[in-house]
Amino acid sequence: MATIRDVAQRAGVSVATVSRLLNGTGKVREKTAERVHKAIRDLSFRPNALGRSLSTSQTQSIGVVIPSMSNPVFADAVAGINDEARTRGYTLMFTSTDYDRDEELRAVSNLLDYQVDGLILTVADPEHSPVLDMLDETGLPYVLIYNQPTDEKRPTVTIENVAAGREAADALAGLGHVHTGMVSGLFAASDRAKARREGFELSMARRGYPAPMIVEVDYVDLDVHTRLAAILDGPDPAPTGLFCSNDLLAISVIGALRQLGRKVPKDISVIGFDGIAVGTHLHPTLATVVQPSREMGQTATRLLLDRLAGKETPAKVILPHTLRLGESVGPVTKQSPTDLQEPFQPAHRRPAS
Amino acid sequence: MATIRDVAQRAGVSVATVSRLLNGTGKVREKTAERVHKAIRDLSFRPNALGRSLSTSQTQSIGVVIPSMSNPVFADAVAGINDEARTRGYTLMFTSTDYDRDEELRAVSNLLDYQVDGLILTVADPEHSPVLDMLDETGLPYVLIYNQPTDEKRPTVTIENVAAGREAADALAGLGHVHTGMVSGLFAASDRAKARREGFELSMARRGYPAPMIVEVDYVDLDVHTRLAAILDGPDPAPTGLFCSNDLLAISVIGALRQLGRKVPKDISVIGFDGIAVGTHLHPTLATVVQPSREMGQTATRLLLDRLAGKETPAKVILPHTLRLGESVGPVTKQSPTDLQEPFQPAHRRPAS
DNA sequence: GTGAAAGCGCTAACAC
DNA sequence: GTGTTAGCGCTTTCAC
Repeated sequence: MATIRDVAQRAGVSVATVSRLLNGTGKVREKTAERVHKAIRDLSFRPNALGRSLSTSQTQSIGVVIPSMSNPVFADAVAGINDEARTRGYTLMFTSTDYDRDEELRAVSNLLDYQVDGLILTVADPEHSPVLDMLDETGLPYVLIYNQPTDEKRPTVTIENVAAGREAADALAGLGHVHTGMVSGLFAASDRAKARREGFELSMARRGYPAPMIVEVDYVDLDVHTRLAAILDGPDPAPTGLFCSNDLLAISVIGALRQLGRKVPKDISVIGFDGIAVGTHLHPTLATVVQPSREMGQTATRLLLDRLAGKETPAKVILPHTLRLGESVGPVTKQSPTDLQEPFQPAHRRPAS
Repeated sequence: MATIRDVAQRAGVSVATVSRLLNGTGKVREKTAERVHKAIRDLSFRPNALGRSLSTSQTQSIGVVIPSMSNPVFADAVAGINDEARTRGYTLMFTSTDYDRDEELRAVSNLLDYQVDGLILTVADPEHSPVLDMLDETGLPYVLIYNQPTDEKRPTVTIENVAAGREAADALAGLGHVHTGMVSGLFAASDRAKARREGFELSMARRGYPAPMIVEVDYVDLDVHTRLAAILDGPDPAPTGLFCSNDLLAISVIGALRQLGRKVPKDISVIGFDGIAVGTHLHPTLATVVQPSREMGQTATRLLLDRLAGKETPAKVILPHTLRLGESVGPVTKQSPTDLQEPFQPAHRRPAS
């Protein structure tokens, strides 16, 4: 690989001149510029970003840390980040953490070593996050997405999760659902799931309805089927409406319900969260709360890069979410569906409460 | 930020000793090591990867360039790449190109500037690719995924696309479909779509069946509805079986068919390609050819890193694909569905042939 | 306009 | 075992 020194030599100038030309800093005589350009072409020289970064102490790169690539909601956000970063000349360093807190720390540490200029990330728990503490300590600029920390200092692009949860409940209640449930991934791994639950429960409580049953499933486990069978077949009145903390989960839930002989939405309504594209292609189409994921990524990137450029930026941006009523929700047909046929659910498989 | 010099000073040793300790190269007296460790902790020192990379001329990072983040098939591959890279201590630099050839070049050039140790990528056309030419010229190690170049020299992890296309055709033909069609994204942007088409047409030709109708839709356009209406309502016998170059497209197609009053699979069968997870949750479930995307990413990464480590590696790895028959394909019920009701399709909207 | 030279943070001979 | 020192490829004063 040719270096700037080689170019300088071949053009009969000093490295300083080449550098100036390359970066458009300082004036270079037309004649000289031509010679240098020729040398660059002849040697097919490409400036080494490492050398530049070491010298300028900025890398023109930003780190991206998200829980999972396989959830379209994050993939879409990354697409937005990529868009915005690219047009502004920034490169992405990327890691996904699989919802693992230790992995978060490892990933961010690693990106710090690589001297990224800033970070965009979604963490498990922004309230107790070693990662964010570390970042705050370092002073490295970052922007959270999806997370909704109470701390107003932490830069965030998000939606109103509590309100969204409430709206999901309102939608269900509006259709006559009184006994409801929420199916969620591990709350410990998602502050937004917690917030959505809070809103959901709030709305139900305000109506004097029974508290929603909570079904917390492990992302790896995902044995949604067993867990659902248990509550449908349980001693308590079975829910007629189910709120799922995300669309992927909602899709699993609908599949499991089908296997359990329940028809959606006739026997039971299901509403998801995220608004991933495939939802509209399902049959029944998925009712959900739509987050503007791509825009979230774009906005976060814009915020981060503006800040890197020294501009004043808001610490928190709340993007609008929208309720998308799909065919997976409908009016209550029977209030107590416990008398439905139970295809198979031996009593001993019910988990101990 | 503390540097290695600061640490050395505080521990009363030379930078060489600190470096040796950090990298486990060379011996360091127990006593000394302790002092250094303490200094590192006290200063919360983190080695600057830029300095190291500049010195060792390797970055422990690999570049990833794929067409789109929003297609789960690529997202899954990236997940696999991330897995494997992470466990082997490599960091990912990432770009998506939106199927744009110029963008490919820009992206790769950029990653080269950042001195990535190698690249994993999917290009539009591996036969005529300025990017690959550039890479071959540079000598920078890379591995293609999804692409299936004829050139045996270009390292690739892929599946047998022609065979897979043939199998899709066989499946359709086996169900009695004679008049078929293929719906694809731009062939110019996908060598694999071309290969799949080749296999599909081959199988049909071998049977003496009419050549499949080809519907090429632009990824941005995606006006699948109009295009489908045209062929269903056209002068030629309408196809009873449709092969789509990827699952996302198949999902759109099924949606469009539904709007056009066609029932899948009763009136028309649809088979996709990729095997993205949601396919199994659709209703009808999506028939498709499954590619092992995650494994593809993993394998490519393993190959690349093995090569970086100086190991001998195969230039081409063909991973097995599998046919997943879903409910979106079925036997032919009527051979000429042209007499079906046409909900709305004014003649003037038919594109000129 | 242009050049000389001092760094940026680290590794790796090479001495001792 | 440990220290000295010359780079790695670039930018950026400071002279001229």
